[in-house]
Amino acid sequence: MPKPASRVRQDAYEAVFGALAHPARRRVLLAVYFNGGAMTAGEIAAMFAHAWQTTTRHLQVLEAAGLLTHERQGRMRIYRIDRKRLALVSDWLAHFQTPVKHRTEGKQDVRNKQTDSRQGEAAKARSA
Amino acid sequence: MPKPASRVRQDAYEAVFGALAHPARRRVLLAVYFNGGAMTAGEIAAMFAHAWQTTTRHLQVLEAAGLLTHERQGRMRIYRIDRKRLALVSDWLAHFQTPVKHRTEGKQDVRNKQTDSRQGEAAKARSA
DNA sequence: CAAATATTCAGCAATATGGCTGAATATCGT
DNA sequence: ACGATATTCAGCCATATTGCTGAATATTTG
Repeated sequence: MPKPASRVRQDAYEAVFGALAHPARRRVLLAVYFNGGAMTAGEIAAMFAHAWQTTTRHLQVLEAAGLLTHERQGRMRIYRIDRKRLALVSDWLAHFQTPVKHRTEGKQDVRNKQTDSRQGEAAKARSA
Repeated sequence: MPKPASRVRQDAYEAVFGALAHPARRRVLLAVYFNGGAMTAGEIAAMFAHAWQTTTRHLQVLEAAGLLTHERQGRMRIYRIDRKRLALVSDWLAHFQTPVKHRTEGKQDVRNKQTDSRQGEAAKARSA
């Protein structure tokens, strides 16, 4: 049984959001992008104060997330950004564009809804 | 000296991206949003298999990131989503819309650029 | 007020993350 | 082949994260 597509998707979100959670990695993506989409590992590492072995690892995280790809070019490695992958983030964000009757100010609604659907499952879920 | 606005911004990105890095937290945001923008802590906790104290903490992370706010309503707490905060993410993503002459296929360019700007600063930055 | 309900606070343990240093690997120039 | 260059691999350690359990707090209800 091949792993279901939904699972893959799930992991992809995981990887992408996880990768974006670190400032150094966000910076790498921006830098690579503004450098025309590609930079060598050395150029990238040079942007940071930390040991570049550390950058190497960040690059691996970004690559594992599919946000970067690399390719050797002689003795150096060129990292290239894959903008398509960032679309996963916009896709996720797009959910919040879905129109939903937004009762953000209708505090009572929540209160009432709560009062009768509340602890049925909650308690069960908890005590399990 | 009040903390500079840029710093705040910086931390905000940190917090928001960090908060979105966990699947449970992304799920909370979606659930709250589709529930009309507000849910009680109990309703939210009921969605998860883990102990709800764990959810409590996730909620705190989301709130610290400014993605949720809460308010008491008797003995329960209503969590409300703040969609504006998600805009930080779109803002960040928007950078990748900036037109840049993208030589993603122009491998040679990178190679050459590399050859003469590369290790000057890189070496310095490293050996420091 | 006591019991029940709703939810957080505190502290623990396991795991994950990120930075460091010291090899190791691969390619280039001579 | 040798030394320099470019970069990753491995392993260590400190800190952060996440899940758990047990206690504490606030509010409602009888």
